[in-house]
Amino acid sequence: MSEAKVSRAERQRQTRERLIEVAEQMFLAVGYAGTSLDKVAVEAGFSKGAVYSNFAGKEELCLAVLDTIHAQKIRRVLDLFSEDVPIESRLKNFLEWSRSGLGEPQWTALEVEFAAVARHNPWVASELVKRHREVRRLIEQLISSTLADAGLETTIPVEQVATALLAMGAGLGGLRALDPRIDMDVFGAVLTGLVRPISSDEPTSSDASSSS
Amino acid sequence: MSEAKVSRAERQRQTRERLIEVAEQMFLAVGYAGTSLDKVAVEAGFSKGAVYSNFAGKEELCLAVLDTIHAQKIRRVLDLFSEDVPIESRLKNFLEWSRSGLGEPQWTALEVEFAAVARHNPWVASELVKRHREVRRLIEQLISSTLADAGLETTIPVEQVATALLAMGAGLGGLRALDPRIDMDVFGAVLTGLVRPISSDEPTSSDASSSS
DNA sequence: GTCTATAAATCGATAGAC
DNA sequence: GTCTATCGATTTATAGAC
Repeated sequence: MSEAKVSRAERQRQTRERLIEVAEQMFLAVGYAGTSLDKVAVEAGFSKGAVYSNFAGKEELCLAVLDTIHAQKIRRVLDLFSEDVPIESRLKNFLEWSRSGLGEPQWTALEVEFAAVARHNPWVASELVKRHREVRRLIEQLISSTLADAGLETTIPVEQVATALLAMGAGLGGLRALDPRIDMDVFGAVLTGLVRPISSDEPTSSDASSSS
Repeated sequence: MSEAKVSRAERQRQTRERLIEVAEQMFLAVGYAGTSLDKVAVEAGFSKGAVYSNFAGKEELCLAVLDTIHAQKIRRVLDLFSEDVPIESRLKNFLEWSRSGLGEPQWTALEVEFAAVARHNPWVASELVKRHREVRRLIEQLISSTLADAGLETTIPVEQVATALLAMGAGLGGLRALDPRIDMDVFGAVLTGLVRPISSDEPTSSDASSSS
């Protein structure tokens, strides 16, 4: 009985999942404009009608694809900053992962290409903005808490560091999509360069204007 | 006689220039995919045939548009770092300009969208890479020479600073194309955060491994 | 909910007249 | 070199059968 009952809602959930899965591969491989809904449907073993039964259109499908990717990335980042990991290793592991897994060129390229498309659809644009702000806040929290635990501080406000990392991640990925020789270590180098040990002489009340 | 003679090559040069001019407006306004060659031609006062008489196709037209924009940007930057400007003001003026004029969202959005398109055309991709490398080298030279003159140095290799600024400029512009509330001061803040006064005690021969 | 068939529109690119 | 006319190919989206 249980196997027969899942044939109702579960069946469609699988269809939707399969479509997203195939769409993700194609969007990443040939970009947003280069992907047609018909090919996605056929490759997934369905027809175009199935796509329109599960998504309002191409933009909503891509939005769903990006959501699954975002969920994966966020899960990975949260793992890297998990309490199971020694405090000293968290930042190091994250930077190592950022070299390859974070700013995958294909993903970043899709992200920015779709952002360009979304400019003409206010609803999609607002959805993207919502997601970007959430991600930025997450980065912000992870940075500030991790640095504090490690006895470090940023040389500029942490909000700006978060924005900088987000922008640089997108930019580096976009550049590398064209030029494989891009130095991805820049991401970690900049973050490292914006960090310093907490100086205990700064907040000591008296002298505030020492250098320059 | 002089006015009649320019009717040969000069006439076509004006056509080409006018097409680029209109194409630039449209590409920036509605993006690469959203711009049709027919509309460009009509808006410029010609027909589509004129476009194909002057450009090999849509991609070459966009490449020409990007080249004129790049030329403008580079000219502006060189002015900002000109010898006519006091050394202390150069970086400050550049950072002020970077807040608005450097990473215009429309331009950046076009740049990244076209980069996504160029992934499928090896020749266009190589042309873009060529341009990016030139720009990166220019940034690199300007930073290193300007900082040296001002008694400053970067906390990470200047090559990485140049790559970071290029990537962050693209990323920030792309983000702002969607979200106008993006803090563009981040660009200057990061650059400032990666700079420090030249420390005369570092290169003093003896101790090389002090911290961590 | 999925499929088939088709509508409807667009656009890049080309050929030939002038 | 520019214009007119058109090809050809694609794609999004919809309507109706099952």
